[in-house]
Amino acid sequence: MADVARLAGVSSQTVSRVSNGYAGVTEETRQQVLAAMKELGYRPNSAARALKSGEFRTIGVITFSLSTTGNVRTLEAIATSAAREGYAVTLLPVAVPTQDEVRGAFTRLEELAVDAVIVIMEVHLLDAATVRLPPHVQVVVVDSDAGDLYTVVDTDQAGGTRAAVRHLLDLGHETVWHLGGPEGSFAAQRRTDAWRATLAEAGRTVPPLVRGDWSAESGYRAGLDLAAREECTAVFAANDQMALGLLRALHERGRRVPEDVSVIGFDDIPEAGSFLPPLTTVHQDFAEVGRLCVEAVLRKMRQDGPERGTTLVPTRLVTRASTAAPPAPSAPRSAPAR
Amino acid sequence: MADVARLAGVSSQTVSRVSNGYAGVTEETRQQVLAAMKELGYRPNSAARALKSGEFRTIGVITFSLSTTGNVRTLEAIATSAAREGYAVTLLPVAVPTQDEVRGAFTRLEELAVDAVIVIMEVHLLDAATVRLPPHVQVVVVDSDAGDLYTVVDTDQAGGTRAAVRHLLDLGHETVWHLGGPEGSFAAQRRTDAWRATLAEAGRTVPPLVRGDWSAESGYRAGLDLAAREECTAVFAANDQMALGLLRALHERGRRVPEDVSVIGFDDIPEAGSFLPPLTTVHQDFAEVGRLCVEAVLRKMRQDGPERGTTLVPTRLVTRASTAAPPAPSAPRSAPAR
DNA sequence: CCATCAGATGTTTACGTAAACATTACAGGC
DNA sequence: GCCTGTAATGTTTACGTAAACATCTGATGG
Repeated sequence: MADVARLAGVSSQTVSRVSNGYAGVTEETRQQVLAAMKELGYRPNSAARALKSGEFRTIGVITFSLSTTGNVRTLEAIATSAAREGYAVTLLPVAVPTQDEVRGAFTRLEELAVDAVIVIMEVHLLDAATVRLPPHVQVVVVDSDAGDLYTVVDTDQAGGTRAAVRHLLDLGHETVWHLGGPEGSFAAQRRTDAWRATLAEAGRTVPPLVRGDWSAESGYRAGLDLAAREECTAVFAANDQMALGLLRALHERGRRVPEDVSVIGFDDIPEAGSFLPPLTTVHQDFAEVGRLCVEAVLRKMRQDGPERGTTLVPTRLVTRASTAAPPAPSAPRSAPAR
Repeated sequence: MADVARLAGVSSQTVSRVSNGYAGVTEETRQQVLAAMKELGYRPNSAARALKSGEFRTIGVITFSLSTTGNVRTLEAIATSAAREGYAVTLLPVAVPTQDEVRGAFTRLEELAVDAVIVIMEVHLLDAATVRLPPHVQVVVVDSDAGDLYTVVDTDQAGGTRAAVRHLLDLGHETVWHLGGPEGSFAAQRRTDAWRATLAEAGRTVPPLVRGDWSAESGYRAGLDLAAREECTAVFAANDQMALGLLRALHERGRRVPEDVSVIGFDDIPEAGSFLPPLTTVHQDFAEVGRLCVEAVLRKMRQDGPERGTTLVPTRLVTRASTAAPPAPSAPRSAPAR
């Protein structure tokens, strides 16, 4: 900066003013400074800026693995929204989802140059007590029910589940089986709870819960079980990958979808429309989730907007070929199929 | 820091020494300083550190969308490897893959606090001439043939393609059709080239190229065409998503896989083993790619290691149920099926 | 008993920037 | 023509850290 000032024949402060687009600088001077900057290849030093201003203009994102569609798409939207606001995004991966690891990420974070943090993770791993965040670092959490502790943004998973289960009931199915996610997952828990509640509401029997671990492979294994049950005519899978495995298992066991069994997924991954058959599923708007996260975290930084609370992004049922009325024998009971 | 020093009754320099694990500090003093740090909740200011040291300990990653498995998995590996080396990763998403956008990302980058950059992108979008990177910022590129300009790390796509095509020929297929990726894509180009070369080498006719855009939907559309061609008994799809769409199209048109048509994919996405039928595909070790990227970029920063050149990560053919010998009518011609 | 030396700790300084304050120049009013 | 006020520009300073250098302490050997 001093060099630029010297070359342009001005003070370094004037260079600073030009660099920051400050008003009171003559056009002539401005041009001279810009020319000098260009000639010397001047670039503002962000470390010095951060030191002076106390702001890094960076948002940290802590996430456990980028293996799920949702996390990735959310991350992408966060990065895009943040960029639009002039913020950079720093990634803090947590290799294995143990509390130790998470704590490690937060420890690294403590030394990190971020103004705010967005956590894309089941909050129960986040053991608030042991985490000491730098003061003034704001946190927004995705995928959690910790709305009373943090600001939370999430998709309306209960609503999506309800729509999925109702769709199957409305088609005339006696009840709906559920291929749930892994035990520890909060998202899985919520979908399972909503499934139970919707069935209970409609006065249907609740079949035993079958669990997978989100992977297609686990869906396949669970599917082999489900295929063996004659009475199972409709399955709500907690995500599309497991639904894929389920479709394979049903096919291998000779049960046709949707003629014999209806299958519905969750997430609407890009491939869902190309499954055999194309999968009816619940679409989640992760782009919107990411956008809202950034919005929320920036608002918190500016000290306006609520400290905590949950924002839900609506989900949408996407109807494809994998769902239909149940086979004739077990015809509609109370709710007409129409 | 000054506060800590005061509380501990030492100089700020001693605090700095403790903070950085410097040797010549009495255990007693060290404990006092640590106690003071804890009491005051001291955290080193990374901006000041960066200003002093000239290093940000951050690697920037520029990528066009996180929509492909490969990019995401590579990114994840980069983040993990970087964390292990004490580096943070800053994400620079490029919304649409135009040169303007890419240039924009680099412009943002110029002001960004990074010591090095890894570009996960087709390099032809990267128009080296218009990009002025901060001096001393090292670049490593993934997915490109720019080994003469940059340090490049990539999977051995040609080798993987060769293995895939040879596998089909060895099964007895007359020739192999190719469902290629989009025109602009370098990865697609390489796979297509290797497909042609392998067929030519084996003295087979090269069927007309069919193109998709990586999506399952485009694979489906292309598949409807291919399904109509009796003579097509083996298809090599440039990625697993397109292969998925292809499987659906073949199924709908009543052509059985693998009895009538063999299908092979590329990437080995986690779901590939749960397709109908499970997909034979080429596995790519993206974790290794990410690891090597970080290694390469750090080596470049330390000024040892080559300035440019390409490192290839081996690929591996994963044989599943979607490939088999061709149907009887068009029996093996020159290469015996064994 | 003192010179020497090494290890521990303190002091000064600079990294690049921008806020706060100081100065200069010039236009307009009297 | 001088005073006042304002716009443009310059000067000083501090942000938090760590390298370089300075100082102090106590132990060792002659």
